Amino acid sequence: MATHRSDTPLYRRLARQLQERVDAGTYPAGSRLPSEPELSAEFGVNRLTVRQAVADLERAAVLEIRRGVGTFVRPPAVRVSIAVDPRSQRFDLGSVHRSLPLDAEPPGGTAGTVEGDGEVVVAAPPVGGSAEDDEAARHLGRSTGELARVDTVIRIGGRPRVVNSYWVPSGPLPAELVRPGRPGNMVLALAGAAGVELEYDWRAFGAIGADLTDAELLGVPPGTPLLVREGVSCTPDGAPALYVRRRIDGSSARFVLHYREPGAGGLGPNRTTR
Amino acid sequence: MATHRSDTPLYRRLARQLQERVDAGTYPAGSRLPSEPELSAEFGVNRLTVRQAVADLERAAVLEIRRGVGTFVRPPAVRVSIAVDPRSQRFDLGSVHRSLPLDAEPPGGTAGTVEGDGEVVVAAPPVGGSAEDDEAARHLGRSTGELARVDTVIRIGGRPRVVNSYWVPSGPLPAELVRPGRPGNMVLALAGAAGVELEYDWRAFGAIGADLTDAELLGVPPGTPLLVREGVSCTPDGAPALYVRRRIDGSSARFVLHYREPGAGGLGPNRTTR
DNA sequence: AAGTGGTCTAGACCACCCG
DNA sequence: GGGTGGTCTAGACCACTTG
Repeated sequence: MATHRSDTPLYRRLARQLQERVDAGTYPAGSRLPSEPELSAEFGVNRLTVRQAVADLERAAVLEIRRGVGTFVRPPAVRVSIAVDPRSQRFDLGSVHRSLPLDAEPPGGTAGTVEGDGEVVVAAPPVGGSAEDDEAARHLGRSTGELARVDTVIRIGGRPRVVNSYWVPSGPLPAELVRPGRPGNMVLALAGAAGVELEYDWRAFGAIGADLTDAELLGVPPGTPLLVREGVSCTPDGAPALYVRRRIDGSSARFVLHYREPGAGGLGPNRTTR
Repeated sequence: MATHRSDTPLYRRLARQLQERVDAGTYPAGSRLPSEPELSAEFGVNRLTVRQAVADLERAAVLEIRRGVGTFVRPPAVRVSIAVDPRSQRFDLGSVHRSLPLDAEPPGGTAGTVEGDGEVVVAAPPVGGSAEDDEAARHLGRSTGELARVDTVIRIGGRPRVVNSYWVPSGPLPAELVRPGRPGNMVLALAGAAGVELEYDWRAFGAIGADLTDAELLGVPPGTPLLVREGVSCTPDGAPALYVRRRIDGSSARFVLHYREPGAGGLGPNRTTR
């Protein structure tokens, strides 16, 4: 038995002990934990119990598990600054490409943008049936039969980090635009194809666990916390023209909005935190 | 055997099959799935394998597990509209109380605000040592010794939904202000105590799994996706005066920001989606 | 080849919720 | 009491990474 009796599960008490060791610096940031069999022996519990504790701490972004290598204390996460116009409140994830989250992974001197970065089309699935499609239809004030949909993935630093789904009203899109593999900014492309300018109507933020398909596209385990950012853009006369739903790998970065002019005081956000 | 061979794990294939049944309406929203032993028998796999598949779908907010009762298909989640001034971009979670997330739980006719809703102090831990404290110090441009900290919880609809940590510079806070159990809006209280007005400097959004303490405060399993909203507020002359870090239960609601004046066109966000 | 984490099984006991 | 999910164990085999 790890410690004494209590009504809280063994694996949770174990998780707390491991967390304490991380907080206390017994397991410093970046260091490797003892292997599962070792922890299993030290605490006198089954390896599966160890795994359950470690899995919780991994989902809480405290630990990082590297298969075949070991389990490590996660170093603080990076923040990604996003330029925001204080008046229009405009910001776009496209600007992230420039302030890349250095993933501590690039082996060579690939300090900047990695080959293969950017947004690419992954599919243009038929609209109808799914709950997501129904919702998009409601947001745009159309029936699902009037909508077209495009799904894309944005790669940053060589890894997929954002999954996007776009719904637009009024019929099919140009085949070239939705060809899987086509690169380029989809919002600009859609606005261009429609020949209109787009304004924000509303935006929503949320957090959700990755579903099976998003998990696969992002290369993360299902249930990984994702930042969801969705909303509707309209034409200047107020007609809804685009519904976007982005799912952003939460482990990779934090997105920062600045409300004051640069240099107006304040310090700006730091670059570290878990 | 669930299906045929393949290199993808059995529990993941099982999860996909269950997901398909949900999508197809074989398991409609709100309905109960077969029990774990039943699924175990139907697919010819161990109960633990079933549990692994179900756990993934639960973290993806597809299923909801009720101990001693059963596993259910999650109905679509609600959105919580938050009033936003398009110019100042000010919004506060306090306004959430009015647009209540109907949790399908209130048994009586408790349609509106629930008794016990609101923000209450849970602790005023000493500052120093933790990585969070170090980060707060960096954001405020002080040393940890100069900071005070207060943690609060906001209950909405009778359940804790938001955990807040506030750091302020310049010494200890009034004991009455940080007494555990004290109710009331903490931002207002802090600004009042300091006798200053606060403006936004920057705000960051992210998603992260609940750590052990947040999980306990929110009454959710560790790893539950949380929306993190953090940032610094300054006095009008630009001096950093407050660092806030909020963790919002992602399963409960989506937070919506409106960028256009009401009635200027558009439809506004709908109230459903997963 | 050796060590790491990942998957899967079998079986047991428990805590919870309901009728 | 009977069914549900929650925890824990023991043991086995596999896939991945590294030297």
